[in-house]
Amino acid sequence: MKKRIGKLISILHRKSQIYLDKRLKACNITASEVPVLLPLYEHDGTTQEELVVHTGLDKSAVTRILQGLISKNYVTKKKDEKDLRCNRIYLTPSAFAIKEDVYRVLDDWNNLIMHHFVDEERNQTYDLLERMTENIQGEK
Amino acid sequence: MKKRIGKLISILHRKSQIYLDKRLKACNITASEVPVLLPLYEHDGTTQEELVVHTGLDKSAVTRILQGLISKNYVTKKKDEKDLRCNRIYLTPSAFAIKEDVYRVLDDWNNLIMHHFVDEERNQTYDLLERMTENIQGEK
DNA sequence: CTACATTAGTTGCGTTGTCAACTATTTTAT
DNA sequence: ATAAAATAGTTGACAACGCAACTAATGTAG
Repeated sequence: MKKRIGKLISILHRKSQIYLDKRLKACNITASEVPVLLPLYEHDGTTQEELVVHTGLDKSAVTRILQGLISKNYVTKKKDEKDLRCNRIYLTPSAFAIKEDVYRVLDDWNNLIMHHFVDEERNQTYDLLERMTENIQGEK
Repeated sequence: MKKRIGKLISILHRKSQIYLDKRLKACNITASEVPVLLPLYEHDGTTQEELVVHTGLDKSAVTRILQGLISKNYVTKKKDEKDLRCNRIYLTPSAFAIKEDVYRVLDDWNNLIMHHFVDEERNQTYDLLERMTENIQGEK
C-alpha cells in the first residue's frame, strides 16, 4: 500500500488553523498572523522581505498580514534609511505583552498533536519535517 | 531550543498546493480536488458525508469541490434511493481516464519532499504524521 | 551618466476553505 | 402517531493566500 503524506499534512494544517484561531482569539490575533509574529519576536526590526523568506509566504500575503497587525497596533512599519525600498517592521509593546500567551498556545497545540510521543519521536518528527522543507527549497 | 512543527507543516501544505496545481493543470484538475477524488478512486459511489469524514474538510467545502468536479464532468451525483438525504457520488469515465496521471503527480511530489529518505524514514514519516492526525480526531 | 535590470512592496483578482444559518429527510421518544 | 432531535447537504459571507501586474528605489553595464 502506497503511503502518501499529502492528505495528512493538509489535515494537520487545516486543523491547526482552526485550533489556533480559536485559542488566539483571546489575544486578538489569528493563526495566519503567527508565522509573521514569531520571527519578529526572535528578531525585532527585520525587513518585510526577510519575513517573506522566513515564512515561505507570498509577499502579497505578508503585506496584508502586516496591514492587519498594524491596524491592531501590534507592529509598526518604517522605511529603512539606507534603502528606501525596504520596510523595517517593529513590534509594539502590545505585541510583547501577548508573547507568552501566544507561545503557550503554540506549545499546547504541539503537545496536543504529539500526545504520547516520547522525546525521541518529537525530535524525529521535527527533523523529518525539516528535511522535507529543505527538499523543496528553491522549488518555485 | 523549542521545536514547533506548525511552521513546517504549513509550508509543506502551501508548497504542495502550488506544485500540484501546476502539475495537475494538464489533467484539468486542481490540488483542492485531489482529496475528494482519491477516496472515490478507492471506493466509487460513496456518500458525500463519507467524503467529508475522509477528507476532514468542512461539508460546505466538499459541496463546492463536487460542484466543480461535476461541471468538469468528472463526477455525477445521485440521491441515495434508501435515504434521500444522502448523495451518492460516482466517477465518470473521464475521471478514470486521468487516474494514473493523478497518482503519478502525487507520487512525484512525495518523492520530491522525501528525496534522500530511506525506506525506513519514509515509513516513520508516515507513521508519525498518522499518529498526529489521530491525536486530533474528535477535536472540533 | 544614462538606460536597463533587479529588488521591495502594493494592489486587484481568483481560489480554497471555515462558519453559521438554512432546508429537507430520517430517527427517536413519548 | 407525532413532535423533537439528529443527519445530509446547500448557500452566503468572509478570511487566507497565490499570481500577475504594477510602482518605486537601487544596482549595473556601456
